[in-house]
Amino acid sequence: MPPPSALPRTRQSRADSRLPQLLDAAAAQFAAKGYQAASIRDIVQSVGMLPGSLYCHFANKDELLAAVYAEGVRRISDAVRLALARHTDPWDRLEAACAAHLEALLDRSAYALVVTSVTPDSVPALAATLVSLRDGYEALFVELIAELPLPARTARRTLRLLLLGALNWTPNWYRPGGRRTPRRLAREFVGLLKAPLLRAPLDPPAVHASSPAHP
Amino acid sequence: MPPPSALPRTRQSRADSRLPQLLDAAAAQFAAKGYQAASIRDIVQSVGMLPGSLYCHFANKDELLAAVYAEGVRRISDAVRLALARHTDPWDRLEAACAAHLEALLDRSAYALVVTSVTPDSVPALAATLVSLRDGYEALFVELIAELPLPARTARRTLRLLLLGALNWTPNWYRPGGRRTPRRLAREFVGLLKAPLLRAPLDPPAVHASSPAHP
DNA sequence: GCAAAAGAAGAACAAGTGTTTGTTTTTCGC
DNA sequence: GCGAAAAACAAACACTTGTTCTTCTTTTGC
Repeated sequence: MPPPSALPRTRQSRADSRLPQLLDAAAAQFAAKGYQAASIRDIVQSVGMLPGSLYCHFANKDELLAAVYAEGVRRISDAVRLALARHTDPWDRLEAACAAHLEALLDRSAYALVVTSVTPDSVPALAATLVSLRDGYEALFVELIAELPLPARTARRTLRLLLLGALNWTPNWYRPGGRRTPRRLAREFVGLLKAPLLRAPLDPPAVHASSPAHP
Repeated sequence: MPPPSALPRTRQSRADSRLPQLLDAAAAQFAAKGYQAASIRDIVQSVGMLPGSLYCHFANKDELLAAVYAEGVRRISDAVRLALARHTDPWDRLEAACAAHLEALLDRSAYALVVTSVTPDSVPALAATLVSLRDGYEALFVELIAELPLPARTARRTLRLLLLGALNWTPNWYRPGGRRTPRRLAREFVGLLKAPLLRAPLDPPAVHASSPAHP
């Protein structure tokens, strides 16, 4: 690849740098085995490097995780923001954000999975950094929920924790390839929150609660 | 401690067996550091044993985790079932179950935390066993949600996944000692699900949605 | 082209890992 | 008490871990 004309300061030069591949491999291993169980040898081997070479790019394993985690947060944020731009209705925006969040998580993007599966306090030296990164992202949902036209005195903070918890837990049970796509799942989750589950007393009288369990 | 009269077959004899303490220590370490990072030496040391002695009780580290995990599921199940016995209304029962679940999880019972923090597929050899244990417990919630008088065609399975996900995620953000007790949190979570968040068109007309974000 | 710097190789280190094996101590049923 | 079985000790094993150090190779700015 011939150098493009005159670039006085080619930031991020050294074109063939294997750093991106290295990050990819680390993300994959961290997501698959967890931070502690993913060994540096496993990571570098899948890029054809030797263990020691990793330390040209990162001071230690923790810094590698920090880089992957930050990139993960960046990717989810970008995906969500992109999806958000297409909607104006507050509920639609929330649903779009959830869908983007779930797609990043469930289509097995290793980076995104690292963010939800590596719990910060399992790496004490990085805990503060990771939590701060995650909080930065979740601030997006604070805004989204603030915009919702909710009944007065609704616990918006609790609503956010409920929803984000449900979303972040999905990798524990979701199996791809079924009819339940991330997008559909987001619609169902948000739907369950907007819709009144409790039958209003005025609604169809229906069978009384003391009937057999499956009316 | 003198042996009680005549016991032809003292099951679980050898009174001072340190096996319970060993399980406690393992639960504590697994919950604190995760399965992979918790070393056998750390575990046995906190009971004053030597590494090799662990293998009198368990064939290997995996079996130790299996035992802790099973005990964890048993404890949560018992707590929830106990709480359930005091209520008859379906929504009250669901809320009581959530409260018991959260109390087991957030009052830092190491056993319970192991169940939610050790993800089964991080221990391939045990994955099937652990998932089956967890499913057995979650069947309880299947029943609870089946009993709810919900609008027709409500996605009960999704509702369960939403709620359990939110509950199991709480250890990631909850910090004890605040005004938000597990019990109160359970009430808020369930409350958000029963109550209609979306303003019914017949309700107080209120400001239109296109008004400034914070009406 | 050249000096300097960055990237990677190669080999090793010290510490920690789960586990095994043989022996000794403790406990229990009789 | 006695013999058997369980529990624990003590010491090692083979291996993996994150990391370092030195040397070579490649790239870059001038």
